[in-house]
Amino acid sequence: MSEKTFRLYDTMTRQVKPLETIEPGHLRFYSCGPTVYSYAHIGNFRTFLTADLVIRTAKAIGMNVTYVSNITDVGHLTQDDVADAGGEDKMARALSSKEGEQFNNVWELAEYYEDAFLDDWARLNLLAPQVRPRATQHMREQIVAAEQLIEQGNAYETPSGVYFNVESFPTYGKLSGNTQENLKKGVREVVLDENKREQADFALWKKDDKHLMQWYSPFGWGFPGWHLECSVMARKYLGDTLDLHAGGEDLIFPHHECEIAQSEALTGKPFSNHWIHTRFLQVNGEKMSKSLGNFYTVRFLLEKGADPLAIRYALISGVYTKPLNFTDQSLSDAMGNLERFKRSDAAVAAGIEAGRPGDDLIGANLEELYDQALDSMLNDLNTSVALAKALEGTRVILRDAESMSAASADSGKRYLDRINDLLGIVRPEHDLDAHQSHAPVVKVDEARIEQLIADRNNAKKAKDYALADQIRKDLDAEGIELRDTPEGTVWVVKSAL
RNA sequence: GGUGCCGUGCCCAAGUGGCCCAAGGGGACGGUCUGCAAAACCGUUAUUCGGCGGUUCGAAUCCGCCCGGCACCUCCA
Repeated sequence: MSEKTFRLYDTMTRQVKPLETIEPGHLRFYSCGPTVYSYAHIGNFRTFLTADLVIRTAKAIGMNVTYVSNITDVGHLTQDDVADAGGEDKMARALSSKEGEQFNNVWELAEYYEDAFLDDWARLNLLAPQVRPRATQHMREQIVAAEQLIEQGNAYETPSGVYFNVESFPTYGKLSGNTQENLKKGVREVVLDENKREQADFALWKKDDKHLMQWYSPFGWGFPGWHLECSVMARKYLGDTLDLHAGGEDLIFPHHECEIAQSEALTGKPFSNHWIHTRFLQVNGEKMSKSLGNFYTVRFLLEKGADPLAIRYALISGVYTKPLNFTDQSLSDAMGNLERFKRSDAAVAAGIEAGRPGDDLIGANLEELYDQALDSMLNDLNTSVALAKALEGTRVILRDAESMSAASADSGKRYLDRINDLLGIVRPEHDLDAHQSHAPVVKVDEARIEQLIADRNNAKKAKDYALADQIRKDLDAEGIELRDTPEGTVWVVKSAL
């Protein structure tokens, strides 16, 4: 454990403060995962990337991290309360949608989107959590929690379900800066449920014997409320009090507020000592939504030819505490920067291979840049500065690339290894079974291109530059770019972005 | 109505009281290299931080008001 301090903004106290752990050097961390009713979009991943960077930074200063991130596969309602009998949760609604027709049942749908999610997760170099619990696999714990809350007088049963009584938890609203008074005033004119004592009361269990996913409980057939799963699973795997809890900004209220109420009512202890929330990602300056047609998924961008690490780079290029605007331009900027890391990586590999004698000319400089990058991350995850420092390191390496000594190359490799551990932007870290569903859309005939390159080189030898340039121009129009290098002419597929 | 957030160069985006006449990336322009390009490398590109007041020896940074944008208030990462 080093003497470095990891400072993060805390939503509860509204200030940047050191991240303290109950057990010295061991971070217990819970991050709310996705509801697997559809493909996750890049905004979801921005939030998961924040959690990922917390872990990488904590590890970089020698902390152990126990990281739990759930999969919500039941109970996430499209509306908290519904008057009509057709009230569905997100999973059920997805099944009855057009995309849902391909699935035999809601369980298959959940499994499909969970697999897709985990695939995207790995492509974006997100670290795997120690535990990835599912709501459907913690039914007993949720039912027990609901029963206990009733016994303690924090919850009550009605004909439609079991509800948490927010009046029994006076500090309800403290995370979002609300008071119960204000919340009462702010409640929208939604359908009123006569059975609830307060409209702000939220469901722990919904009774519904028609629901596609239902379990038997002391309250009859039904399913758990969305907020309960996180309380139960966080406690099971991390204990009564977490060191850190993370999620997207929309979860501050009501989700995390409700988690706090349930958990603290159950244990009598603080639920989490530190809360972080990632601001929303905008796309082309607008909120991402299906109706605006800017609902970007990882696989959509991959099909357009984006490198998954460039998506990662673009998503972490702004600090998590501010909204970030994701644009085609920011993605292509990221692709260019990613290239620099890849070239640096290739350069140091070549330098080590070549084994040139000489002093290490870059090690000290790189060491300093790494320290600056790490310090930036420790300062409330300042990814913008950390990436700037990391990039400066590639300049140091590439400047020296031509005649790099083996000693310099060793330093370069060490630098890139550490930068990759910290930011995950140099190399893919997961072995992916390469089912090539994400191949770029540009189809290429390699033999033909090689032939055209040969023709062009002959034209160049004959000093027929008009023909040579025409060949290059024609290929460029097809999306193939030629580059003359000391090792000969190479071609690359230009990005469709 | 309640609760929060943001406004920095042509674009993206750090910086939140002196180290800032403001990182980094893109773009543009100039240079090296090249048959010419591309790529790469080198350099230039904000006396200024939405507006107006105020606090201070000192403000992009703190306070007030105004203008503009966004989020949450029981669907959302």
